[in-house]
Amino acid sequence: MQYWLFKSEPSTWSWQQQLAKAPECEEWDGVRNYQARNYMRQMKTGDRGFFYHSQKEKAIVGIVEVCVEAHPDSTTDDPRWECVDIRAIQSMPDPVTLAMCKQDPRLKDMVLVNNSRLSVQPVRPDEWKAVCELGGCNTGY
DNA sequence: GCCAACGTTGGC
DNA sequence: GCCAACGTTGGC
Repeated sequence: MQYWLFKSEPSTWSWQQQLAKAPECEEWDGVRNYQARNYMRQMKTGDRGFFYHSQKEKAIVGIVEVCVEAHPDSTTDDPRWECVDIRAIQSMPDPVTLAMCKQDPRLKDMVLVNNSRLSVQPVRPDEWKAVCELGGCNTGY
């Protein structure tokens, strides 16, 4: 199983909206970046991901699960763009802020810390564990 | 609100 | 195929 990170502007699509949909799946659509798309193509059903709020909050606020693997993005006719479907699993008891990630030596290689613009990112198992610990979430891995 | 980083576009 | 110009994103 692989771990990922999904980034969203809360004003566009928030964790609260994702959570309200659970346990239903929701398309993670609108991605128009090749790198992010390629990561989504690698995703398998059951993979886990962090849900990150960019802009004002800058924090990992929840955990999601991939429930439908890559398929055409319904928000465009352009065949280049694909997306996966994800569902909310649980909220982070204590949201893990970007500042906390930057401060933790275990997370110094995290993509979020080094390339904040990539909207879909891989997360290493050790990074996943460290973030879960920071977030007070022991069932996330 | 500013600016740095990054990706994309288009002229050559 | 290179690179300058431009647009977008997101942290500060």
